[in-house]
Amino acid sequence: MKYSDYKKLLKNHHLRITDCRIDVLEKFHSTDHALSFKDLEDELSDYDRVTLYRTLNSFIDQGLLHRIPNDSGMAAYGLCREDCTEEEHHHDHVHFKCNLCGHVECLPNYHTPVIDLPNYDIEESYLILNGVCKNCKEELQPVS
Amino acid sequence: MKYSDYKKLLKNHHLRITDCRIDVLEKFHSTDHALSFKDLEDELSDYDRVTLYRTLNSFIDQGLLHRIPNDSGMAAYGLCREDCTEEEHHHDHVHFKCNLCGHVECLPNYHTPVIDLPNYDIEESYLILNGVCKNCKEELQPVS
DNA sequence: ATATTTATGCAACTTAATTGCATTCTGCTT
DNA sequence: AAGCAGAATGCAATTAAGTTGCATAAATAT
Repeated sequence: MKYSDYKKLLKNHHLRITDCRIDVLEKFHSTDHALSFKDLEDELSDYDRVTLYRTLNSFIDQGLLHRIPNDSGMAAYGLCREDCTEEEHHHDHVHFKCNLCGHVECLPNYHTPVIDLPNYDIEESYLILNGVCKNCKEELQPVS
Repeated sequence: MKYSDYKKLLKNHHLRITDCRIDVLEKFHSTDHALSFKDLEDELSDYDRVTLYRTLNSFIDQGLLHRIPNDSGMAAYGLCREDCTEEEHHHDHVHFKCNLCGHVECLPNYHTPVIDLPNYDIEESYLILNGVCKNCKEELQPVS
């Protein structure tokens, strides 16, 4: 994706165009896994930590990102698909966290199961898988 | 459950019998939902925060409790069933968090789905449902 | 009964995240 | 293009969750 596309994306989500937002968007679009706050802080150290936090939060508020909770307590952030509605954000796809490299991936082809709990209202559901990802498995047992 | 039962429980899990551990066990056994650290701190303020943290951690290490991650980042802790193995702790039941009262419940009758991801090893899975619990629903729309 | 091991309490520290405020920048109007 | 209002940024300080080190106290083993 190019600069003008990021600008459009921000405009579509009612966000002002700033250097930080462009750079953060760029990071998310040029990786195949979710990013933690620390990932961003390390790679975009020109910006103040507070600015990065606020950028992430405004992106979440405007539906550009979704927060992925995990067992370690340090959240990851993943891109929302363009066509994904408010409900889908949370009732939607499965996440995988690798216990070796720590990367969190969205699995858009796998959906959280629909569970019917009598007398309860279910608004969101999160399914998080932990284990060893493809890349780390290959490193452990290289294919000749 | 009575005092001597808690003592047995601790002994079975290779934990020394102390006042704090008995009191924490008692709290967990006299409620139907999972407890957060804050719940314990509020109700057992005689003990130092650090002691409570260490108590929770030793209980987890010995398989008395399991940690339940959630979207807010503040973990809850739930009792493990007596017969539950190491693997089951994580590949096991579903959790529900009420968005109104904040209580986290274990749903031992609902299990996380088994998902097969080609080229990945899945070691644990967490399924967390969020919504409105039975009690809160009744308060909103009282049954006459 | 005493020695050994473990748990507790306190203080200090680490890390993640938020808040207030002055300054700077963006997008809009003219 | 200049000016304005509202929003974003950077900095300092603060909150909150959780951990570590160490001296003292308590629990188990001998």
